[in-house]
Amino acid sequence: MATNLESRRIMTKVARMYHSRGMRQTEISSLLGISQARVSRLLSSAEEANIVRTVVVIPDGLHAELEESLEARFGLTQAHVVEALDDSDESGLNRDLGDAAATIFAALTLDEQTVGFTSWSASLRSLSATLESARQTGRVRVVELLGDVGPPRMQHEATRATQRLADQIGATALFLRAPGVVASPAIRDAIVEQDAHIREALDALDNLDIALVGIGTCEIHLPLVPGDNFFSEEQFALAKSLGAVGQVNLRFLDAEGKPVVSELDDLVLGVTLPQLRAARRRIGVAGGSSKFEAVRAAVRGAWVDTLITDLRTAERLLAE
Amino acid sequence: MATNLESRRIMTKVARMYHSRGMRQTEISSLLGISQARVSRLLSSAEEANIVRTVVVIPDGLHAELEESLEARFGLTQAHVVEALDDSDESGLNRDLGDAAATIFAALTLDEQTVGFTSWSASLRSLSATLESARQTGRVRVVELLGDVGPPRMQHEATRATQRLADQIGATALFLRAPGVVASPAIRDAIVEQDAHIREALDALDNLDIALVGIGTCEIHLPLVPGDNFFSEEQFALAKSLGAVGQVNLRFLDAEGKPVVSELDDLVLGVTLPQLRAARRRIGVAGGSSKFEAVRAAVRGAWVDTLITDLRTAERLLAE
DNA sequence: GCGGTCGTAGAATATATATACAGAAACCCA
DNA sequence: TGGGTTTCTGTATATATATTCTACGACCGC
Repeated sequence: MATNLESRRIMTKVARMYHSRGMRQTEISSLLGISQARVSRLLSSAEEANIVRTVVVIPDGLHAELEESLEARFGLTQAHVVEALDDSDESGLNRDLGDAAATIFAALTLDEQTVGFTSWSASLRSLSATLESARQTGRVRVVELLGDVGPPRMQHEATRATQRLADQIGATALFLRAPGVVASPAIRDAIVEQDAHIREALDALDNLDIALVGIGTCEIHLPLVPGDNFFSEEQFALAKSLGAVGQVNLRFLDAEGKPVVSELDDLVLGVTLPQLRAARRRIGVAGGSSKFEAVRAAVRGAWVDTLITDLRTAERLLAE
Repeated sequence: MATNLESRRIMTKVARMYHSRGMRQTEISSLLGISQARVSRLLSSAEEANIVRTVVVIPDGLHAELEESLEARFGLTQAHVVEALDDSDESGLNRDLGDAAATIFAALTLDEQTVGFTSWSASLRSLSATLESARQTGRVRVVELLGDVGPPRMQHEATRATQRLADQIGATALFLRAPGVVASPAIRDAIVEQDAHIREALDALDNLDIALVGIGTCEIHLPLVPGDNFFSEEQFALAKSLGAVGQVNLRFLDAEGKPVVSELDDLVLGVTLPQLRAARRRIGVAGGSSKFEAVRAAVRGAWVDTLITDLRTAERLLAE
């Protein structure tokens, strides 16, 4: 369907008759002198064109007790427990978490702030896809918290997600279009020296107001490939041998949530743990059984003050 | 459907599966082990419970040329032209206008302000019914711009509309629960003297930031009855004999939009024209052929700086 | 100007959803 | 405890909606 003015007009008209007035398609078709099939198609187009928006508002407090317990136990500002629609489906879970995170993020007042965004995180990309903000904000900057990881396809998705988030909240995007993991500190320095945009982004990390952080395991899972702008098997093994059970934006944490310091830190182009800690709000969005230990480390170390996770992970976190 | 926690949980779950994931009802029913009929019913309940919200966003600029012409011709800050779904239906038009006004109103930043609200206006009541604000605002007050008009039923509706608007934007409501039109200035003074709430509301009218004003004809139309907290036939005739073609919150205007001053002014409990003029934003929501002259008077006199009206009225306003 | 291709329309129909109905469970009050 | 009442459920089916299919007109390239 072309999206010119006239077709938008008729789509809107039909959509209002159908959704706002509650008329049946046959009524509309006879009133407008078109076929019912056309009305049906116009309605699909209107959804396509985002003229009709259907949102499912997840009522607060469906899991209020769990959330309060999490907040109390780990000193969180806010905990949100999301019910996964399908426990076996990892990507579905990420969407569910991202949707919930979008609602929570949209409720934050943004004004002259710097928002850190982990664009490689699946659930956070889902956040940016879901977010629908009608309101313009003040001078806000969105800065990527970590360079690229994985294949070129993921770089594109990351860029799009960041841009989209920035667009939605009327912010400026600061990209970190560089490898997230490099082979040596020297390469890292060379990259930083060469590119002013990257320096700008890295500078912005010193003054984060809100951070949307990614939480991950110490494993390599598809579509990530060892060494593809990413740590190798050996490097992960090294981190684990030092006690790491998870990582926050590729900064390793042990079971207690304490930083696992190593030479690996110098290979990462992204936010450091002290920079992260300085952010006023640190929002972690992660769930699923594989990430359990990592999530636990992140909350134990207070690397996030807002956690959005799934029911099962929430229960496991409290089960001890 | 009871709205306890468990039923809300299942409603939300099904609604997410259906609307966010795009699953069919039969899929969901087999997955959850319930009948398709139940899924259908749960989805209805979810809409009922406002867990599923469907909004039709009217794209900007469908009538951009008209709107720009209106703005230029009458010196308006903003003009919005709404396409009526059914030209013959007055109440439908009011809903259409109210919906549009809700969108526009929601886009305004509210912060420590006083919002004047004309609670007897059908289109503005429709605004308050439509408005869905997720965001909490600062210390905002909503004050009624006019006392009651018409029968007790309308008073209830007016109160509800005002309360609802206040709730939606997290504001305090100042009610003007007194007759909008009294028989004599003495009665008016007596009422004001007696009731502190009314004095508080009237005081607030001196400092309006945003006014949602009602525009009306010089006729009596149902459900209004002459003299029922309202002007009589004779009083309207008097106003008309002095040149009035319409009124803004029961303050009469002539064809040029100039105030028609008379003894009638002292019988009205509500915002005065000077008070109205002092408001930073004055939003008028009115349309339909019967109100044409009144709308024209209001824009000519610049009693509104934002006009939301229907296509036909817009064309007529520009036709001269 | 003549096929070819594309996009769009409506009629017919397949599919999906809502509802009427009837049975079962829960509830209430005597 | 037992009938009356209400509420909930699933089955069967009516109704509403989406899609298939075919036809028609617009827009090419030759």
